[in-house]
Amino acid sequence: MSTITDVARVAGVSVATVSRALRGLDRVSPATRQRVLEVAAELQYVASPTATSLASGRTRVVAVCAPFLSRWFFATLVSAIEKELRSQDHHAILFDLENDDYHSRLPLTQNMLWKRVDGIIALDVTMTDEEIDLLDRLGLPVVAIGASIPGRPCVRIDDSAAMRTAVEHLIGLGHRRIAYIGDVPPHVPHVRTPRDRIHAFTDVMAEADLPVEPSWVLGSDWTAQAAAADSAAVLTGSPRPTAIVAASDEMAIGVRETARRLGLRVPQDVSVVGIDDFQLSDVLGITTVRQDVTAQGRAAARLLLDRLLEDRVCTGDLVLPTELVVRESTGPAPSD
Amino acid sequence: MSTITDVARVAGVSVATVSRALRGLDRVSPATRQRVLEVAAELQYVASPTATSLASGRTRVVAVCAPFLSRWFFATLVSAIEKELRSQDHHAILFDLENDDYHSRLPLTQNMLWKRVDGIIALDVTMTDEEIDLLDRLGLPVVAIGASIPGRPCVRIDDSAAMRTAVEHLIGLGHRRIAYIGDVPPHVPHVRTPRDRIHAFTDVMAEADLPVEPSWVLGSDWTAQAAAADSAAVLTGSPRPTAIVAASDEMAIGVRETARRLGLRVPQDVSVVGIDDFQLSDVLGITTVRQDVTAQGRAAARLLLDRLLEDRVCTGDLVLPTELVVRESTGPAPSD
DNA sequence: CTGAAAGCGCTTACAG
DNA sequence: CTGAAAGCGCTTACAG
Repeated sequence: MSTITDVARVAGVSVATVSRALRGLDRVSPATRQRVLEVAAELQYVASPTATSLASGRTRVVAVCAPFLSRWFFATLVSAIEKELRSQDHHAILFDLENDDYHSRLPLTQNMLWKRVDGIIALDVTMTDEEIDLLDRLGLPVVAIGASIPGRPCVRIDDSAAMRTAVEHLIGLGHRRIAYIGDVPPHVPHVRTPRDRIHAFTDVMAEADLPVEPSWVLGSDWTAQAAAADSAAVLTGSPRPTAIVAASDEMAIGVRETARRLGLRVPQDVSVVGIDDFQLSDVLGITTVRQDVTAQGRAAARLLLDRLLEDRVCTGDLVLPTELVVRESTGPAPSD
Repeated sequence: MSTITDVARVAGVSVATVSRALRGLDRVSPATRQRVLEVAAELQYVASPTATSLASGRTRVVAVCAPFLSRWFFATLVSAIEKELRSQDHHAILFDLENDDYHSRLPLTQNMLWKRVDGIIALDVTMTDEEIDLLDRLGLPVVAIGASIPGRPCVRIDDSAAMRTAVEHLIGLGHRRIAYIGDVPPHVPHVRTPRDRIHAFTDVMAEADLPVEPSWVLGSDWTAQAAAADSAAVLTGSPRPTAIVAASDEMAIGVRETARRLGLRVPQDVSVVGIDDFQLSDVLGITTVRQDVTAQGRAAARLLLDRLLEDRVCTGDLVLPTELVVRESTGPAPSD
């Protein structure tokens, strides 16, 4: 493959001129530029990104960090981010911070980032103090999605509002005995979203003068599997809740499946609502509060690119709207 | 941040010595190495990957290319690949080749690859002749997953065998009127898997002397949504199939949902089987032929690393086993 | 065992 | 408008 020197030689100009012509800088005569462009095309010249990076100090690469990669929410974000970055000639390098268990994750290190990326998009990763220090030292711009990072812009939804919408939907249907699944132990690192959602749940219940039965507030690792298993006790108990709100659609799906398996009709016997509008929520008829995950990924990438390309810095959060989507999994509360 | 020159100066040696010491090459005295290590740690020195790449010609970055990124199969592969690569100090850069429609994808270009990556892992991408030329010209090692690429190693399952297993399971349960969903138009670029699966279906049916009703062979874009919609006609027709085999679990889920919505019991009235063991297949009780997607991703990454690190070249395909997992969505054929 | 020097392939002031 | 030269921060023969 040819280098800039080859192009310069064939075009009969200096490498400096080739560099300027190819990057569209001014102070190159139209004729020269034309000639350089032709030669470059002919030689199938593509600048070495590695050499460009060393000389310019910019890699045009962005680190995308997430506590998991294979889950729908994160995979959807990654896909959106990658496309947006590429549209501006940037690339995404991946860091799956998943550890052996749900309750911890791998730390970000200087090795991952230093001179390797121009910036970071953090998908729902709550940073430790050491990590924040590192980011400061490296001077890397960061955009967060979901969990916010002190002093950095964050793209997210209003988790409280989303949960309010879900619970108020149930209350509006006449439900009074409502269970909750999706509580998370206090030491879990990715916490804002779970916490906001459960707080909104208890707030709305209190405002409506409805009791929150402690044994009806279930922990979970936020998988459909765990939700299916954990909800069985509540669904077989007596009295039984007439509705269950799940902090995510995947959990809602697990709960609905368990309900059916126990012979309960959804929604006639028990209503189930989630949050997300997960990939399968529409076919499965899950009532949910939709968030636009692709839009969040795109927005975060754009925020970072604005910073990188035009040094336009955004502070504060970008909060995207959510929307109630009523499907078959919720209905009027059964009369006792 | 400090450079190799800083470390050399503080340690009182040349940069060449620092380079050797840090990379664990021999011909460095233990005392010197020790001293260099200490200084490097003290200065928090991390070598610039960009400079290392330019000098060494190796980027330690691998391109992971896929026609979609947000679907479970691909996201699971990406996660497994990223972890395996990182365990060997390599990184994954992502290329989501998704286009506006299911039937085409973005092409691989020299711009994406040249001097940017050391190798490529292609997730179910059927290469065009131009792309194969490009890969030859660039001399980049490639490992495929799913769809194979002429002359390159490929990690996959035996799609025919997997489908045979699924269909034979149904036949063993006494089903004779069996429909199929997951056929793909001939011009779709990612084709081997769909084609192998449907051929296996018709083969097994023929061997069992069972008719394949053309109107019971349904096309699909392999989403649960499309499967849910497309299967309605077959499920409301008369006669009705007693079983439907879906080329993927996501389609099976869509079919099962439509069946239930139409008032059919699964599996008493109609059995549904898929292939994959998708993330939600266990909670939803979908009988399936399981493939280990994580193992495939890991194996592909390892194959590529073997090639990159030890120039150990593998030719031919690595075929991983599949396994029937019987759950609630299949049962004995109803007596007419 | 260690160092001086060339080289990787670009970009970027600085002259002209 | 164009070129010569320094520099980005490493690695790698080559001497010694």
